[in-house]
Amino acid sequence: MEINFGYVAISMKLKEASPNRTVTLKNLEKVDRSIWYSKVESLARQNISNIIRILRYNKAYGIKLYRFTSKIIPLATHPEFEEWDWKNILKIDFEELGRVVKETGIRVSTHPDHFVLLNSPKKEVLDNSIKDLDYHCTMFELMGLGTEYKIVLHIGGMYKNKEDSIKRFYEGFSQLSDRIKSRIILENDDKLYTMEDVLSICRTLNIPMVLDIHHDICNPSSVKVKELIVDVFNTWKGEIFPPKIHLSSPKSPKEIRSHHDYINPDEFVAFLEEIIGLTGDFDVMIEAKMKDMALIKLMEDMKNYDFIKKIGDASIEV
DNA sequence: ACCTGTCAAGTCTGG
DNA sequence: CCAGACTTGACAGGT
Repeated sequence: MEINFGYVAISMKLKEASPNRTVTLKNLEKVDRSIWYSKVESLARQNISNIIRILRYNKAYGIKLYRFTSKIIPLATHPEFEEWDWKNILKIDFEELGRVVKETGIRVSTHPDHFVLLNSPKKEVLDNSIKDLDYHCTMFELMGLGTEYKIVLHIGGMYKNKEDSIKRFYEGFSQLSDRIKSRIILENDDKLYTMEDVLSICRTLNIPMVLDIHHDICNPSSVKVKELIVDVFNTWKGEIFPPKIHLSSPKSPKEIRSHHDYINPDEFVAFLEEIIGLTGDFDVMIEAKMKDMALIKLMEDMKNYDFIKKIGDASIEV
């Protein structure tokens, strides 16, 4: 069984390579309006070219997964920038980025921020969420990447009634265009919607589920991971890429929900021991403050466990 | 060179 | 009902 690893957004090894450079409206308001567009355009270009550097670096280090930041284009979905035609202005840049994605063979994804909520009772929040999803989807399309490149979402808020909120999630989802629907995959969260909840929704909608094993510890399902992992991975049937899980460790016993700088190898190995023999290949997205450094350290730490057959730069065989 | 406050967003809690 | 916490990284401005 082969497992490939990746990390989120920022490389701690590469210097001057932020994929996240931004500007706020408050600061733009201090300068003349005539330079607003050139300012955000310049930052977006820097972000895209830094992402290209990151992808090439990932390839060189054998890192096969990478999550884009949601802030590639500053203020892309801000009402003040509705007139700004970033799709055409940055077309060439995204085409180049897409070529590098294909050339490096890295499985890229996005994870919209926590204000993207398909089950909000507020129409405005839903409308803004759809705009944000359109932005993410459009970037993939400009890169020329097929629907196997996914957008990971949570179910959303609870709003005092889980049943109603899940119903509203279905309603929100049904309002999405097919091009967006075909990229959405869902993840269990650390407070509200458990592995079981999300699995049930994914089965109903016939879309893949990302299992976050740390979230399942914070917000446990009534059934153990071992009992459901096969069903979770079955939601990926027919997909081009293998199932994906998220891996992180708690910052401390008191701050269990916060991410640690690194990954606790004991916890991950315990998970592997539980599911060994039940699944085929899968991918692991590491969510740790030290990003790629955490990944590299985990690979190093894994060398102390005998049952792992082979350890690569960012992959293992069990 | 470092530190603090601000920004952007929506939900939820506590008073 | 409203203020603050939560989350995350970048950045502005002050020391």
